[in-house]
Amino acid sequence: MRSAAVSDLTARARIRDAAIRRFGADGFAAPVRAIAAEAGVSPGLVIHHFGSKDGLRAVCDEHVLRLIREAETEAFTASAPGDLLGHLAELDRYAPVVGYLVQAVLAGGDLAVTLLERMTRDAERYLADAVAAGRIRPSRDPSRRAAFLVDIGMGAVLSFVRRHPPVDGDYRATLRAYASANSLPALELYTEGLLTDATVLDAYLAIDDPPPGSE
Amino acid sequence: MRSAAVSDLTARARIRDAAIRRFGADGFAAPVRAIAAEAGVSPGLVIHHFGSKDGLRAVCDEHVLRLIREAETEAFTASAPGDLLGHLAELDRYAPVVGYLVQAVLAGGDLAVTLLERMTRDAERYLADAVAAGRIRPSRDPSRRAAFLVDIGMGAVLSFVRRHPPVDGDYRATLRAYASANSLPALELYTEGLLTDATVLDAYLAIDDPPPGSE
DNA sequence: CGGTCGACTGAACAACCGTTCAGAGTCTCG
DNA sequence: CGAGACTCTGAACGGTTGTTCAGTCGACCG
Repeated sequence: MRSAAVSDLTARARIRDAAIRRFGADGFAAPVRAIAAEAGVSPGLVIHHFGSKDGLRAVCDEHVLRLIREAETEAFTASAPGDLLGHLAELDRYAPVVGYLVQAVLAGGDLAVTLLERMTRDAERYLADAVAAGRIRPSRDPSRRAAFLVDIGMGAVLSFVRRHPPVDGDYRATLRAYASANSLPALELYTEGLLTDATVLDAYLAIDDPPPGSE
Repeated sequence: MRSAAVSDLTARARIRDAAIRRFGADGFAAPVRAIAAEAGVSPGLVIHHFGSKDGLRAVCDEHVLRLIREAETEAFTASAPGDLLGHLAELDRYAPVVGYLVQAVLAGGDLAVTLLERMTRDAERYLADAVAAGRIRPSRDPSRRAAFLVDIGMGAVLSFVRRHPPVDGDYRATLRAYASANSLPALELYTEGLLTDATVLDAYLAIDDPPPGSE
């Protein structure tokens, strides 16, 4: 009985996956009708299952977050700080997830904050371990450094996506190009720095000396 | 005769400025009616002057680009690469422009590409001068390094804005907080790097040796 | 078999959007 | 003064959106 013309999943799961795909490709302004069409169902059924478009969005957020957690535990290889996206992109299975996350940060909102905070927390732990192991230099403010590295890592992806938009919402080629173009400059910056001397840093430390531990 | 209840500018200019303000605060999905209300005119007049919402958007793009050019020539103090936004934020006059640019990169499109390319070109020239002056280390691929530095500089602002959203579209406080939080980590990274040795970079150079000059 | 419940459809509704348009007001110039 | 060319209004139109709802279908159960 090959009745499953579209997929073997539940209609609910099919709608959820279609929504993640369309949200990731077109942003969260993607119409409910387009999601319904991609899932092969009627617009009414989407509301029937998820209550509203926001409800669908919430379920997608949770599902994506769960997928990330799985991916992290599945392959917890020590990756570079802020390289969560690049890591995910390696597995083609997670391509829609990457698109969804990029759109989430572009759009703002709770998922964006949650995601950035989670990445910062992970980066802080990773950096502390690497500092203890002697692979990474200590920082005068490890917490702020972790947040900064996550911001530039995630932000670089956003800017790169703007320069080289993915075709049809497929982020795999875009992220491969990202890695190809930015690996060398990133490694140069991370190992050699940018400036030839420490005059600017020393000047900053001199004027901003007093308040290092405040919130 | 203090009849100018809203402003002394032309209605056309008032609409343009209101659009830049609302686009910068709410994104380009801001309704024409909201822009018209803020400018103190009717929705029909907006179309009458600019043909369409896209026409208004195009005029705003040009105007913002012209403002940037003015700001550059007005104070062409050698700023850090990719620090165009921070530089603009210093002058409160340019606060709406900063919001508009952030929204432009978030939304994508022609202005985003134009802006990123312009910043990259400026950064490349600035870096070349600084390298010649011995202030900045040379790179194995100066062009890619310039693009990368712009991407992380602009991207860090985007991520930071997502973590600390501006209230009512006023980016001044947000960007001040950005400078306050990220100056130390950025200076650390730029002067000292991140890694303690060059093993990762050397490994990358070893395997990726052949194609350095391809597009 | 009759009945109930959930999945599901698709037409319809209300809200909002960009845009149109007929007309009112105002200014200029012959 | 009067004709024309402006700016400007605000109601209205068509399109798209999220959502509702009456009703169909099929599976399960007593």
